Amino acid sequence: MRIRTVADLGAFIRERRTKLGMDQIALAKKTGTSRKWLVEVEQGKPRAEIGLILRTLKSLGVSVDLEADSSRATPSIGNARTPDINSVLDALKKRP
Amino acid sequence: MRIRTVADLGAFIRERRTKLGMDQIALAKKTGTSRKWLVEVEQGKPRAEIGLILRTLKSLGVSVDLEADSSRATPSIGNARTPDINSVLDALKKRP
DNA sequence: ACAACTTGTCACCGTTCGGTTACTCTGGAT
DNA sequence: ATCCAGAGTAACCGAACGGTGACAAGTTGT
Repeated sequence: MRIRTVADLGAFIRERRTKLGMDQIALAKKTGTSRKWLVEVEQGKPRAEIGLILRTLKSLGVSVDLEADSSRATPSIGNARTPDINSVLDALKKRP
Repeated sequence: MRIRTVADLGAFIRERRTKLGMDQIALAKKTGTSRKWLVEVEQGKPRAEIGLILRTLKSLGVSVDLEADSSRATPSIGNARTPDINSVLDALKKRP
């Protein structure tokens, strides 16, 4: 499922949790958070910590995938024929 | 790219940012955060707010996908022949 | 009717957040 | 040798975090 907002995230977590037959206490305990925190996250809390979110998703057996939109693949002046050379050079410069 | 830890997330954001030819100031301004925050996130800050993370990814033209692992599809006593009936009933119960 | 379970909410508390501003340090370019 | 953009770090601050414990409301099963 594509996640766009924290509300999406909360809804997904809740749906996945109930689908696995867990209550909030079970998931919170398994993840190492509090039930209060889970309640707020499922309601779409925007300021929840990313670390706890990732741990929660792991507890639910959910994997997170990030995909770069192809429409914004090549920045500024770059074109399709030299798409990666600058990136490669940057990477090499960063890790000598 | 599959994200498992906050370090993964930070690395991905940094890579995507440089690939787009943006510096930290540009991305922070576009997202509506501070450069300090971006620095910490790219270093893998576990307590960064999920809301700001999502806004940052949007600024980078990155979409977030969550996928439930099939290995953990059926909870407790459920088997392969009645995989979804309890989930369906739960869903119906929750939204009358 | 009753008890058990689940969820949402509350007040309290120590901790940490994220923004601001300013300083250093490195790498490239002139 | 000099200059400068880019990145990392520091101190300060009000605001919000997340955990705990308790309570109310709704439901499910007996």
